[in-house]
Amino acid sequence: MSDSFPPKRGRPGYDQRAILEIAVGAFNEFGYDATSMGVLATRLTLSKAAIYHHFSSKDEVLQLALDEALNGLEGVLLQPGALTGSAIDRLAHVLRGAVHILTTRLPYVTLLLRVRGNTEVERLALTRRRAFDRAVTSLVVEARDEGSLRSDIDPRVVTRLLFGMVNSIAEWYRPEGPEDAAQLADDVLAVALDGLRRR
Amino acid sequence: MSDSFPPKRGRPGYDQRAILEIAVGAFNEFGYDATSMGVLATRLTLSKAAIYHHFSSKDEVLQLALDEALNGLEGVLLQPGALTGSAIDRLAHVLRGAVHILTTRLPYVTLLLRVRGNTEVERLALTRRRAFDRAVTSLVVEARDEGSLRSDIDPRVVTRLLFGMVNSIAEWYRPEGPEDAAQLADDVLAVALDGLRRR
DNA sequence: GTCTATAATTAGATAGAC
DNA sequence: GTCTATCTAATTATAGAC
Repeated sequence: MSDSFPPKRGRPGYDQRAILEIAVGAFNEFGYDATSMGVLATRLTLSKAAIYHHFSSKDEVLQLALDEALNGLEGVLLQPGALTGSAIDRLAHVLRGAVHILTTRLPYVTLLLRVRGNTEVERLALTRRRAFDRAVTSLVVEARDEGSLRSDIDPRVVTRLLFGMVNSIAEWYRPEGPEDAAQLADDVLAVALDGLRRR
Repeated sequence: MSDSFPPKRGRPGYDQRAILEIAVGAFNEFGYDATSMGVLATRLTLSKAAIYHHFSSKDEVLQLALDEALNGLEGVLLQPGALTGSAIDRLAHVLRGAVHILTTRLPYVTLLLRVRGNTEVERLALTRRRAFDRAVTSLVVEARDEGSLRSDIDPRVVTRLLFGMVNSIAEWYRPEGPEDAAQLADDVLAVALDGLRRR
């Protein structure tokens, strides 16, 4: 930390990361398209031009935000728990990991889940997201083949319903709230694997 | 049908309903905010001004579309199957009904699920949607109290995970596709009530 | 029911000073 | 790192003719 202060001359100011965080918050509140660089500047108590000092375009702000979410999800697939053991255990690990990324990088994943593919940046993000989905579908197929999962429902439908549950967490989970993230992951797995009916 | 032809003078043209359908399709493809009246006019092979003959504003187009979805969902709560019988049966009826509305009014419900509350029209729609959610939460609580559902998971979390599964159907269900809508409702109930694990 | 033309506003982005 | 001022293009919406 020999030269940690030189950039601290004059006004404090923002770095790229700090702007990204506030921008993603606004994108999630109003929607990416409905969030103009003008209101973004107002939120930052900054001029529009100052934002362009940190990002080359509105598109690039979105790009970096989506990377944050996708890198996290793809990372889960590379963890040891996702690579070794029975298929049902690997599937459970990935679902828990997805819930973990969702809750720890909530604004970024929320943004990712709302992307529709309007621009090249959005289409690339959708491609990476679909690849993640396919990896999980493979795990569902494996778990069914090893006899761990029921075989009367199409694996793609199963995967989609699983992600439906997991991804919907982004709509209502709040870090300050009563729900513990690990408990939430347990609940998702309990409902998904054993169902809601009392036995 | 004594006077069904007088409006058919001159060019065929659109009525409000036909424009609404195409508009909702565009809103879902690009997002409401990203869909300008200009591209809407292009889709309709119509001028922008012609659209304003049928709707007073872009906002009103959204309003009518959201009503279509909300009226359908609220209607499910009024059906006999939602009002009589055990709580678990009423809950199952409402979930099936929600899947039915989702699949039969797919574009309208899809649009509803993406509304964020930017305008007064959107906020009113969110209020009605939350009221529907609360009604289902009540059914979950009743079903738990009558001993039909497990009691170790918070009813609000249960409701949200249920809606997570149901609503996610809008992301991938296509009427032309292989999935039958009634079969799909069965699958949702099977996963939700009995779980995925093989017994 | 639709058109062309246009008003009024706002969008994303840049220039150049400090 | 931030500012004011400004550009160009696109936006929602309207006026008035056919």
